[in-house]
Amino acid sequence: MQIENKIEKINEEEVKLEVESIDFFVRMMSILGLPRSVGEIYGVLYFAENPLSMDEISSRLKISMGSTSQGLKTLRSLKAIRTSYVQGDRKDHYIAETEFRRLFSNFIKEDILPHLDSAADRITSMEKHVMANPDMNQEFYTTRIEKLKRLTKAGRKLLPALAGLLKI
Amino acid sequence: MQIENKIEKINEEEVKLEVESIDFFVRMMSILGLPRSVGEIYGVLYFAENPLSMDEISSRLKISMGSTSQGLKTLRSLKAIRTSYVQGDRKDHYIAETEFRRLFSNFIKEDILPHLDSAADRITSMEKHVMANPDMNQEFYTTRIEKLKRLTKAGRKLLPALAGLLKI
DNA sequence: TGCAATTTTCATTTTTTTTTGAAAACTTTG
DNA sequence: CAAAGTTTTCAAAAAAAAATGAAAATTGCA
Repeated sequence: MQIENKIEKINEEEVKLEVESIDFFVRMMSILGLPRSVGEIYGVLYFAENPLSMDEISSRLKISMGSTSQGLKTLRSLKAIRTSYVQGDRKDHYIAETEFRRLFSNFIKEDILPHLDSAADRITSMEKHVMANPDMNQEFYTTRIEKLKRLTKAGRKLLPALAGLLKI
Repeated sequence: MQIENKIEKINEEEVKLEVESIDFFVRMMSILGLPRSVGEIYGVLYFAENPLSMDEISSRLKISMGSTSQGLKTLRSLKAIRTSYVQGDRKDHYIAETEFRRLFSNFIKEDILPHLDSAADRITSMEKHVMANPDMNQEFYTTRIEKLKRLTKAGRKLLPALAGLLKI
């Protein structure tokens, strides 16, 4: 086999692998409620042997620079990627962070816990409404409110611990 | 205070509580990626002292019967609500299931695990692409694929166990 | 410092998701 | 078993989310 053919063959398989990777991460990210483009970008970076610049990513995926920039921003804030300096190129270059444990932990901290905080406020004002009227069926309502408290408390404890259990 | 005024006062607080409840569950369900109407319906049922019929739900929320029917279907499939027979009324009536543990467990089984199954298939075909060409940088690629395997394996174990940890 | 390259922002467009509403399909009971 | 009541379905409309692309901002180098 000629050298050129060999290289062609490698690239062919690498492209197929990249497609699978993109597909994989698009699904995974969509479980977490993240947009398609975020999954696509991470999918490309995950099997990239070298750091990629924004326009390499955007042209491989055929998505706009705007989307790419947004997606990279999201991934950066989750610490799912990091930048890497490439000599002689003034563009930023990106590498996938492959420790899923940290990725999860950041996702929970950033995208889930804030909701639980606002949930706590809501529960407080539910209690006020029940207390404001002693003629209401106190037992029924306080029992239900207690359940919500336990739920959010458990969530707040359990979810951050979850990342720690991920032995990845 | 007159009896009527007393009743009015109770209703006033109950309505406020209901509003908080709806808001609470709309947020919670949206974390799980469920549509607004599903959260609203569950929010109404959670603090309802008596079983409610579909049209009571739909008129309290001012949403269409179509949405209500769809939302109830979703909640039923998650076993987040159950029907209850009400004497002398031919409509179906609904009650909120308040064991969040089971609700979660069903959500994971129904909405998460299927994704992990298809992820496993995808990993299998990634492996084929790498093996198909021994000239690729085997170490790099197999390491990354191993990580994905561990991730999905951990997810498949951890997530169902998660519901068990919820002492609610 | 000034200029070209690169990245970000954001109003607009496109796509996707959710809701509506009316027709179809059930169900109960007189 | 028919007719009224109830629920479901699903095409179309509305709303929400995401992507585009061009202008603005930032950056790094000569």
